[in-house]
Amino acid sequence: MSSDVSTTRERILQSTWSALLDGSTPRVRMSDIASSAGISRQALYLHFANRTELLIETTHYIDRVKDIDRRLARSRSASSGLERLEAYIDAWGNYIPEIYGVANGLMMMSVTDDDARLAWNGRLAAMREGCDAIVATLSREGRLSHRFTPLEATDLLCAHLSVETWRYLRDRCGWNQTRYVEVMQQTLKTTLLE
Amino acid sequence: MSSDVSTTRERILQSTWSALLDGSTPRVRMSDIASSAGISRQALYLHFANRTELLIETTHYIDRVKDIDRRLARSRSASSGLERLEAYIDAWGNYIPEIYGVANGLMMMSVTDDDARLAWNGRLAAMREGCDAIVATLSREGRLSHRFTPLEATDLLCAHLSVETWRYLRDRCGWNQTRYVEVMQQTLKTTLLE
DNA sequence: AGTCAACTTGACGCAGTGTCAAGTTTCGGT
DNA sequence: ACCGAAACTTGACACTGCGTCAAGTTGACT
Repeated sequence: MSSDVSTTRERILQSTWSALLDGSTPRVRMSDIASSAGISRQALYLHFANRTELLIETTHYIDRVKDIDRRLARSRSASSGLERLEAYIDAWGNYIPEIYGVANGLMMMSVTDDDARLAWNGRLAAMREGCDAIVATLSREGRLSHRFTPLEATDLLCAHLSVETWRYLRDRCGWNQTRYVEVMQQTLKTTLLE
Repeated sequence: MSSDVSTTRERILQSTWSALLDGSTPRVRMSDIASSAGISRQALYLHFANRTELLIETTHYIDRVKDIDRRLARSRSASSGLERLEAYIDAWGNYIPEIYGVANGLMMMSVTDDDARLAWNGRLAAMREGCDAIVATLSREGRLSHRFTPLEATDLLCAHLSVETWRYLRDRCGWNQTRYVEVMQQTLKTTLLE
């Protein structure tokens, strides 16, 4: 579109991201985002059809800025299942803090808004794909615990790495990010491996 | 207060519980509850100050009807830490489906409503107390994994048994209740025990 | 008959989303 | 330098759902 690095659209997306990330406001309103982007509330609707679309576009913005693909590449390129698992937990676990605000926003809108639900389901499906590939590799290597089917193992891996679990341990239990990743590494290895 | 088994208050609480439990309505409104209890919306406010109070009272109603204390008693009376853990996972894990609707309602209101937040934190604190007692017993017996501090072990136990994790595995992954409890039993034992 | 509590009906204020209409500013093209 | 379109502003409004208020109605108990 434009080569200008600071188009209004970019500023809106950046403001949305920031507003959702700092937990100072319990519920981020359209007017909050607007004023923090330095425009009127109505101008938001010149760029995004509604709140849901704004949140969805913000997730794409974050993906672009934070280059999630490159981050997950190390997991995909690792040779052994164990290495893939470790790299994935590291990459995804450290990505959650970046997307938490928007993820939370989408999750809450999912209750009433179909578009939000679809978008959030899509994100989860993409994340699950990564988990599935890891479990498949482990299973092929015969390293997967006999306690679960591969499907269940994928479910468990996803549940452990869910945004909800991250929030629980970080927000409610006060864990720091480094320890969260460490413990997930340990726990998932003892849980999933034979 | 009253010996009448079907006071309006009881009917309201029952309706609230049912309405929140069956996931047919994405967001349960005060008017939904009222009509399902066979009264006017305004009459709700003759019995409960607001939505938050109604939800809180509903949790107490469920506790009373489902006799959660008796359910958890087996865990408290078990002699070994392992037995306590198993009994607790069984009792709590099978209690979550009962309270899920109200729990979810309180969690969502917690974003904006302080009373809801306090109430939900209270419920979690009570649940955590049980987890803490189990971890303490395991620790005393020297059976707790050296990988975490007792505090971290309690956090992990709580996170595994959280309503969010239950919802993830049941709703999103389609697990059935029996398998959920089984897997939690296995997973938590391999995770927490030495 | 009188009173009191429980309940109803219908109205209103409030917040937040989304829409509409009428203006103003900015900026590129000629 | 001017025109016109795009971007943006201001101010209004509809809609939903919560919570409040006021004026009735009903029905049981005395």
